[in-house]
Amino acid sequence: MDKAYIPKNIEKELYNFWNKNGFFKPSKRKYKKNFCIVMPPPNITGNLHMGHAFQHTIMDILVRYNRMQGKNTLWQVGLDHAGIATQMIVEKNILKKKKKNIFEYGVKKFIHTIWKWKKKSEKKIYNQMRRLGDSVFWENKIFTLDKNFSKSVKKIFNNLYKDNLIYKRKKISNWDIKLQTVISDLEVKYKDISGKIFYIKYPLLSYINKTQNFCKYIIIGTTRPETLLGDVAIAVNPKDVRYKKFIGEYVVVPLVNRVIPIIIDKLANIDKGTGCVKITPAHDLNDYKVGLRHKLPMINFMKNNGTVRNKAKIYDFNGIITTCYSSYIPKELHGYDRLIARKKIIKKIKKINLFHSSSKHIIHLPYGDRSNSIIEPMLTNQWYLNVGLLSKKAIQVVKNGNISFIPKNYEKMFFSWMKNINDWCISRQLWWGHRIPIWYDSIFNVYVGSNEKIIRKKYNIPNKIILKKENDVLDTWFSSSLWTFVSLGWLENTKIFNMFHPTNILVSGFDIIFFWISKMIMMTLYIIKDDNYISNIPFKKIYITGLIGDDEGNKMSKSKGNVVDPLDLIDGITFNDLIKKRVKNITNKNKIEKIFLNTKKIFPNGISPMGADALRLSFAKLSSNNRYIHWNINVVESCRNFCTKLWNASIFILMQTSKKYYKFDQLSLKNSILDLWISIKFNILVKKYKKYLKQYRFDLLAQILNKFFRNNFCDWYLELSKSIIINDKLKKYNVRNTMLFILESFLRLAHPIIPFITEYIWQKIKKLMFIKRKTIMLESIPKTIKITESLNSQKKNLKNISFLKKIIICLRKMRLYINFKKNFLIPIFLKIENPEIFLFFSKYNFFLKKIAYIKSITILKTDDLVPFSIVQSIDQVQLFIPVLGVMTIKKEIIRLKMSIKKMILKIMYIKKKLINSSFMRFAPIIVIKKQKKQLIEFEQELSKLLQQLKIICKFNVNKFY
RNA sequence: GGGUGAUUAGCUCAGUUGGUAGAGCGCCUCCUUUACACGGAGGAUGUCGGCGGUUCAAUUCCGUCAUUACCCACCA
Repeated sequence: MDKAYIPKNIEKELYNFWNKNGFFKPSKRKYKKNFCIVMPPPNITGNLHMGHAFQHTIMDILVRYNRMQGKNTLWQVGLDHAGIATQMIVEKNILKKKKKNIFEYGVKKFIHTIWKWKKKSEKKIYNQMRRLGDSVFWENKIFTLDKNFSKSVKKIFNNLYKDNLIYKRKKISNWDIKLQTVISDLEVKYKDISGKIFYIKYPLLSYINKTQNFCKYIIIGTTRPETLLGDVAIAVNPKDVRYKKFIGEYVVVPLVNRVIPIIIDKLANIDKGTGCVKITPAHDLNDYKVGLRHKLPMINFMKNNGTVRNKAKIYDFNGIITTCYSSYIPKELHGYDRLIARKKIIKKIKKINLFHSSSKHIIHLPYGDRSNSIIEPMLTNQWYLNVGLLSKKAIQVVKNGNISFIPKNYEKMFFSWMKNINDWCISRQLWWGHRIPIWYDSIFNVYVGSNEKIIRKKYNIPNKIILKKENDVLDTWFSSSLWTFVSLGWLENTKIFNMFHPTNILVSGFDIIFFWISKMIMMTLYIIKDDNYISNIPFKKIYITGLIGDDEGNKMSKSKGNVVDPLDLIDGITFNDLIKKRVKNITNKNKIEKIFLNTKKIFPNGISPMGADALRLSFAKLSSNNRYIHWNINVVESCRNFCTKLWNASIFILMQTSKKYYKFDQLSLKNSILDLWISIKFNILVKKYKKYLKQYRFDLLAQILNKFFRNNFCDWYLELSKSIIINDKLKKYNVRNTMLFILESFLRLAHPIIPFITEYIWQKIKKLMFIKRKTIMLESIPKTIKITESLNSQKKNLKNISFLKKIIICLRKMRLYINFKKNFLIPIFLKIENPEIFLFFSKYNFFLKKIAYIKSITILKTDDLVPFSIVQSIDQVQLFIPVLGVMTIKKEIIRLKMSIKKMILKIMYIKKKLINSSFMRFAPIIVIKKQKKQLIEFEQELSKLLQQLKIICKFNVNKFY
């Protein structure tokens, strides 16, 4: 092994070794148990970010663990075409490079360019996965627009259509003007913007008729005056006394002179605006509902690009064109963007004296999540999936516990959302995606099928009738919702599908529970039935991870310039390169300055290479139940340090065990006090390891592995074993056996989290242990070590070693107090009350001599005179170290007094309890016993402390004062 | 407005079937002893968000308030 741990030198090679040997492949043989995870397919829009790396780590830990448990294991990998996101990013690219928008560029060319983009992205993303160590089944990788995937999508669309679950309807929906597509509610994000509210006078019709003089109005507040072009009613609250008298009357809409009724509806809020609200069903989500309630017509005045039409389109409440109103729109508004039209309208209204006032107002504006443009609710014809029944079934399987969330509290979120779910709008006006498998003839009859040929045959349509394919594509989440079964080969009914579906666990962020997880559950329940026609679930468990933010808790985003690329953590990056990456595409100078300062603060010297193992270990450590994870480089550093420690300890063990005269022999694993101790500790580790894995507590898992290896194995076992190797020639074989054995077992325990370094070291030591198998990946998770000693003697062993540790720690402490140099050998004197401990000392004093640099140990009788010393007592032993010098003594007196004070407080606390009659009456006997025992211990301790103080003070007084 | 979580050491977070609390990082002191300074040894640090209730006992259970984060709804 190289002297220094440099992850770069080992990781890539090991990954190739695993992959080439097919270790990631599931077997086609029948196994007792199967284990499968389907990876949430990353979008092809860009690289994997920290969140991906985090989730992949969790998945790989589970996959590797289960593989090592001897299960037939599959981690399914693939990519998502990500409709809107990809189309946007490529569109932007084309605009930048070719100065053309996509309409100028052309559909065919555009699609071709996206495929090229996909190829590039795929390469990058898959490379990242390899660097992270993802043990995925590469041969089965799949893309959501692959031919087979498309076939499945079409087939499922057909089934849903046949079952009357899919319908097309004109409804109001969120329209993205920039992308010119409908988007779902979930893709709309709200922002608070300071804007204006305008108050406009709507003349009352009855008054006009009477006096020909506009002097009575109803005043309406609106932030979107242009929508008056689509007004069909004014609503007031039934409880609002101010407007009671006007109910049933009519007003005239300014500019278009449309006569519309005043109606009552609970939507009108007495406290908001003027209390009456204009109703524009074609351009407002709430008004749409009011329109349906009151069977009002819908007037659409806006084109899909957000400009004002020349003539309004008028529909009845069912969406059927009517002529109940004039389609007149003032000429001077034609063709203008709705925001410009707004200004023009205000101007004109002022002119005709119908303007009342305006005021500043904070508006909660809807924006497209992707395009970042203001969303206009619009009447459009879209395809919907009826999810009424599907959602109920999905709620059932979670309620039954067939699917469970980890952590559990996400179930509440899931239920409340699923209960209020609307029908799913599955069509999008995009080019990149699955075309909806629908054909129309010239009179808009609808035909469903997977291609035109089949449809003509099926419906017996002659060739002279022209069929036109639906232009819309399906929402990305439609194909994603089929991911678990289609990716496994549902269409072809493959062996793999039959073996591994339903999958075991889905690992995902909470941000896509509604987008994706809920839909997967619904679709799978609908499509997949077992032999008894019982619906199948897509996965048994859902592990929800937190989202990774920067160390202040902000989301990592390119525009904030706080992104950390997982590959940069693995390979390292200089400060300058990091800055370059972070300010790329950012033009605002202040922002650049800010990013620079922030980066300087957190990564003053860039990032040094950490390696994939350290990164993975850090993710495991951070994976608590928290929703937001404050990610910090320090954690990765401490994890890298752990890997280095593992590396160095292995070098030491290799040094010890690759000697010519030594041969590993597992049978001679005889338990000396030390070997027995580490075996017991190891067994505790294994038990906890399994427990935490069962609970999906990877943070605790990482913690106990670290604790065992550092605090037990390195700090005590290896250190103490040195004295055996030096001193006891008979036992050194056993010690070498044990250290090798424990190391090898530990490597297997740690492998799922830190696969590279464990494999590397394992390859080095396997020869020494005569292991012929190829890889640690396919070894088994270690079981507890069989210990022949009785439980009692195990307990005793733990006690003895902990006693030994106490003495050593105490000696070290005293040494520091006295300011002895570390390697200055000191004589110590002991007074021992307990004969058992006396025995212990005579047996194991060589440990002390080596590790605590003791020159000699003299055991005194109770009455023997003691040289001038500072004293410590541990259990039933008094420990004396002879000293000279005033300062030490003074220091020691202060320390002792402090300890005495603390001890007295502790004793008081317990005594108070024991005096309390209620406590004695009601507390369980065990608790009382425990407290009593503790009191005795504390009191003993106190008396010893007092005695020490006495001795020291005496010494102090006699000698110097 | 409806909902869900969080509040524990300077920071990031664990924990307790109720019996005065832990880790990592940071900080202080000492040590370059042949596995390891990406190390070792030792140390300091907390009215466990406030108030009230249940209980012999509350950081833990219940109520309430405060702060904070997020989810859903919301363009008068």
